[in-house]
Order: sequence, then structure tokens, then C-alpha cells
Amino acid sequence: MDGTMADSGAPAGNETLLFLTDDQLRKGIEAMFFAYRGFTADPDRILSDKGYGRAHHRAIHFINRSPGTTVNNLLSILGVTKQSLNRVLRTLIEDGLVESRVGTRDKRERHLFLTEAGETLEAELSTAQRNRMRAAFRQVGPEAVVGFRQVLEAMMDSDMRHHYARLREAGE
Amino acid sequence: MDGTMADSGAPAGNETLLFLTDDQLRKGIEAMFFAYRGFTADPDRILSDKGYGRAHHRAIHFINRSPGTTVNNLLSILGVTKQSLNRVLRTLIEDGLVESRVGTRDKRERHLFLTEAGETLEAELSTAQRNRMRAAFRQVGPEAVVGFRQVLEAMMDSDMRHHYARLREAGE
DNA sequence: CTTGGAATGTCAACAAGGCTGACATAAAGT
DNA sequence: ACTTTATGTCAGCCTTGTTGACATTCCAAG
Repeated sequence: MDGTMADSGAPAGNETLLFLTDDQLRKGIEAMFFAYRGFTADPDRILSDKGYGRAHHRAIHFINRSPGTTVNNLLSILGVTKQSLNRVLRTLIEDGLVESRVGTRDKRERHLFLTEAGETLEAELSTAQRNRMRAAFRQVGPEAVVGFRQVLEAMMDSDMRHHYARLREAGE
Repeated sequence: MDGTMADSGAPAGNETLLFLTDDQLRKGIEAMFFAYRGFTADPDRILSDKGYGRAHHRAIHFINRSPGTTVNNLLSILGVTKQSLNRVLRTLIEDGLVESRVGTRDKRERHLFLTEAGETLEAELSTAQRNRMRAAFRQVGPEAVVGFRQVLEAMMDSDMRHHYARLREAGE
């Protein structure tokens, strides 16, 4: 193992690699932890008032993003079991936020859409989340935002990076 | 409400504010979602083998970061209830990964430390997580890393930003 | 055409880890 | 002596993950 030493990084070689020291990496790790809390805080508040959780938010987000998507597709994006997703979808369908239409070509598939009520909630959630993101972006400027996204993309698993990229091919 | 319109951003005023469009913000939101999965994936794998979860990781991380910290301090960093934290701490103490010492000045307080076994697991977890972070950082370079951290810090709640900053005052 | 396997989705039951509320204990502070 | 603070514990609930069993549908091989 190579990580048991206190600081394995940067003997200041030919290039300036001080941003790769263990301390800098830990700073990044803790920043991710604390920032993710802020990232989810506003939607979490809205959802808990209505008896929903983060899982419902994720489903609503990606159905809105790809209307007509199948359960299977949603499954691979969310990375949970179909049983877990199904429970969330069932409540959303019962509550009239999501509509599930049996596939025309393949009747095994269910295609998912937001109802008007679903779109209303989606707008409320994503507005709250965008407001925080916008405030952060505006505060630090466009160059920082580029760096932000570069690091995040580099940190994804390759299959998630694939989903991430595909969402903006078809999207807009 | 101002977020129900499709795209409220950037009428391209005097400055170039195209990085604040709803589409760019959504890109940031989805990047956070997918990247956080990668961020936790490696530790999650290690932990589930040993019958622990993400909650144990968080406790171990911050005890390692601030040895001798009190339960109350850990509570405010982690943002969970004492009952929830206590359940996790109890198993870690039973399993000999964490030691709880009664305070000398204030005997009500418990001061938490990692045992050798605890430090071993901590090293294993943080090495895995640092490796991914290091690969991402190296891939995108130092300027991107600066932007990454600026955005994350701007996205934190103020009390979390406070914890984040305090960890590196006292630290090193 | 039929039949068996693969794909898709549903139901049931369980575990982890959040939460609240109530309560006990010990130590500090007033 | 009384109150407040720090911690731990029990009980019970909710969300959201898991696995197992099962129904439906499609498709392809015989």
C-alpha cells in the first residue's frame, strides 16, 4: 500500500505538481462532501414537505430530461435496482406526477412522462437548485466554472460519463 | 416565481453571461450528480465488504482529521442526529476501530480517536478516494482544480463553509 | 406453431441509516 | 440546590437501498 504515509505527494520535480499533494487532495475531498450537502439542501427541504425524498427528485429530474424514457434506461442512469426505482415510480404515478404508458412497439416496456403536476414540481425543484448553482457560478466567474466541470467529468465512472454525455447529445 | 420559464438566462448583455444559462446550470447539476457517484464508489466498495456503510466512512474520516474531537463537534460537522451517529460510533467502538476517552477537563465529553486498526481502514479508504481525485486533478491541471474548489466553496451552506475552513486552520 | 429463454416490470420482505420523542446519567455552572 | 449541557439509550417511524419470487411479453430455435 502506498497511502499510509502522511504525505506522498510532490517532491517539486520539474513541473509544479504541488496541487497533487495529499493535503490538496483531501481539501478537494472535503470540498466535495460539504458542497454536495449544499447542492441537495434546497430540493430536500421542498421534498420533505411533500413527503418525498431524494430518490423521487432523481426520478423526476431524469424523466423530465428524457420524456418517454423506459424504466430500464432510467435504471441504468440512476444505478439502483429496478425494485427500488419501482417503489418510487409507483408513488409518483399514484400521486399523478408521472404517467406510465405501455410501449407500442414493445409492450413490455413502460414509457415515462411527467404530468402537468409533475412538471410543476420539477420546475420548483430545479429552480431552487439552479438558483444556488447560479449564485455560485456568478460569484466565481466563467473560467472557474470550466475548471469545475472538467474536474467533475474526470471524476465520473466511465459509464456515468457516457450517460452524462448522451443527455446533452439528444437534449439541446 | 421566476424559474418556470424555459430559459431565463443571458440576454447577452454588456458582459458575457452565457455560462449562467439554464442549460449550463443544468449541466453543472448533472455533473455534480454523476461525479458524486464516482467520488463515493471506491470507498463504498471497500466498506460494503466489511459490513460498513458511508456513515462509518464519514465518522472515520473526521475523527482521523481531528483526533480527540468530541461527539458534539462531530455531530455538527456531519449534520445528523446524535442517535444516528451513536449507532455508527457504537459499532466502530465495539469493533475496535475507534476509542472513546472520557474528557479530563470536562468529564461529560467523550474524545474520539482512531485505534491502529481504525487508522489502517482510514488509510485504505482515503487512499482509494485520493487516487481517483489525483487522477482527475492530474488530467485537468492546476487551473481547473482552482476553479473546481472555488465553485464548491461557493455552493456550500455558510455553516458548512465554516467547518470546511476550520478544518484547515488547525490542521496543517 | 409452439415452446423455452430473455427482457421487462411488479410484489413482498428485509436491512441500513436517516429521523423524532422520551428518558437516564453525570458533570458543570449559577 | 437547581438548571443546563453533553452524552447515551430505547422505541418506533420513514426512505431507500437490497434479494427473491413471479407475471407478462417478446423473440428465436426447433
